[in-house]
Amino acid sequence: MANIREIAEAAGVSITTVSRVLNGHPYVKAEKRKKVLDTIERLEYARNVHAVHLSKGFSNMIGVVLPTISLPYFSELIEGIAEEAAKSEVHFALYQTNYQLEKETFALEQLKHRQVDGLIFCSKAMSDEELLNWRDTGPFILCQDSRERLFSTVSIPHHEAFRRGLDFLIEKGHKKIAIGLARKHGVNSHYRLEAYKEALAAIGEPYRDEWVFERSLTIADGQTLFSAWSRMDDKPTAIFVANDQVSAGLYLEARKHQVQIPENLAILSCDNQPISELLGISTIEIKTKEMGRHAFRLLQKGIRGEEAEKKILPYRLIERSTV
Amino acid sequence: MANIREIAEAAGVSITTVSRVLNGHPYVKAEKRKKVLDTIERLEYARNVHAVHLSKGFSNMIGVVLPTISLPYFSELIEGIAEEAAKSEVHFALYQTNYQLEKETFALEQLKHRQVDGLIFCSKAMSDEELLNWRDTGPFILCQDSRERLFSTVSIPHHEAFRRGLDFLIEKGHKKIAIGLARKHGVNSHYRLEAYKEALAAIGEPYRDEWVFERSLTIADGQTLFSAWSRMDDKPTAIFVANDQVSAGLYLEARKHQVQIPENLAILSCDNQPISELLGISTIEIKTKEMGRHAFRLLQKGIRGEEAEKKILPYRLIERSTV
DNA sequence: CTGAAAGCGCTTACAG
DNA sequence: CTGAAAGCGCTTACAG
Repeated sequence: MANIREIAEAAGVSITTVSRVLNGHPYVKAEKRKKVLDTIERLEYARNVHAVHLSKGFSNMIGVVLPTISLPYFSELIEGIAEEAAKSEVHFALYQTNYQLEKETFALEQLKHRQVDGLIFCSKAMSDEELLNWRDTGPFILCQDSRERLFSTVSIPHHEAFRRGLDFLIEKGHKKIAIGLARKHGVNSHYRLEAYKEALAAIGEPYRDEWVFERSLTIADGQTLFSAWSRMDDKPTAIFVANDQVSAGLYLEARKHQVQIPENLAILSCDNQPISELLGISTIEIKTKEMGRHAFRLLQKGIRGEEAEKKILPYRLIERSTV
Repeated sequence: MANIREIAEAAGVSITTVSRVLNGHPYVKAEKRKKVLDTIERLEYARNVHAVHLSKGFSNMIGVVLPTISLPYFSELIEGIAEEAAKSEVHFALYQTNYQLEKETFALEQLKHRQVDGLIFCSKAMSDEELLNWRDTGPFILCQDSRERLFSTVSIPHHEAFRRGLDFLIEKGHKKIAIGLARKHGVNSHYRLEAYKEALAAIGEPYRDEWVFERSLTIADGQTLFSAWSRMDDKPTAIFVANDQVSAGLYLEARKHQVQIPENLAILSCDNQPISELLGISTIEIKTKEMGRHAFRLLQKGIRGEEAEKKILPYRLIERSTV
């Protein structure tokens, strides 16, 4: 593989001049520019990016940290990031964590080693406090609703949105409401639980631990949730779950067992993925792809050294036929 | 940020020695090693990967080329690749192409620039002939069943597997069989169409263009497919589609319109994603994650300069209730 | 408009 | 076991 020196020699100019045409700088005589370009073409020269990165001090590559790629919510988020990244010609590496702390630490370490210019946390297990220790390592942003003002974040107002869903169920006459959370200790789950307790208090219902389901993420989790529900003596009349995969599993399993929806059981979820539309499941829409786009832009700002910023995205309740 | 020279000075050794402990080389006196390690810790030193890459000539990063991330088939494939990559401590960048040729070319260009050490094509629009021109650019492998022997590939035997599905429908008494292909000109689609024509010939049925549906990839495509089917005067009694998203859309839409499955319409698909199990859709299982793992290993071999290899994975017909 | 030279931060023969 | 020095392939003040 030819390098810049060989191109310079072959074209009869200096290395500096080659570098200038490579970077589209002005102040190169048209004739020389052409000669360099021709030589590059003829020798099939391709710039070695590692040398460029070392010289420039950055790599135009960011890291995306997420628990798993195979949940529609996350793949949609990535699509948004990818679209925006492509426009700016930046690459991204994926760090799949399964919510393991050491995997998240690994990603931060990569940031420290300058493997990436910045990090987008789609969701994380690490506490805000701990993440704060990494602040000087390099720029990163969260796709979560964090109250820590030093973090740049993009998200919907989780507390408010979840409360909206609960109030909707209450308006429809439900008092016995169960919820399904993605994780026990997640930040979003924390806000959702808060909203849940408030809503119960507002209608004078007691809080019951057994009506809070955890680890509800996948279709299979939705099926499990149905089994749990059907085994209960005192059954909730409505279940509000974290995403459309869970509600799809729950809904289809319920129908399989001749449970009438919404008469015997009302179902509400979040995200508005295609499957919820197909099954007619009521849900709270989140513009996930849009969120990905904003995440990328926010990170770019961080990389440029701008101050932390909180971007709040809208959400919308979509009534279909399961409530 | 400290660099290796500062560490050397602070520890009172040479740069070479620091590099040796960084790379775990033997022949460093324990005492010096400790001193270096302590200094690294104290100064929070992190090696600049760009310098390492430039020096070593590779980056331990591969590129994954795929049309979209948000189809379960592809996200599962990525999970397999990611698992294996993590073990070898290699990173990967995602190149999302939407089957646009220029995006695929872009990925190959990155390979040329040494941005990545190798490329995995999960699916591609580029013809084998054209891709062949890029052979000297660097190592890459395909997750497709290519007859070009110079390419390393990992896949199921598409022709055979699709034929197996068709024969299964025929055994069940179907003669009027339609198929849904992911793309018109894909390699897999090509093999599937071949198998389709053979199967029809075997039972003396004519080939009809209007019974070959294209661009069948998503749940929404499955819904569209149902509309097309229900508008037909002469209806096929069975449809064999490219993946479980399509069959799910088709199946649910059919049920919504009171079409009895499989009495009025039999449905068969490929992949065996969770949704097919949930809905009881008969399908041909592909171990997609396994395929991702093999893909990574095959690429590693290519990077080490080993010869092209074709890895054939097993498939399995899973009978459920839609045929 | 152009080029010689220093610098980015590592690795690795080579000599001891 | 250890270190001085060359080299990886670029970019970018600086001087002209």
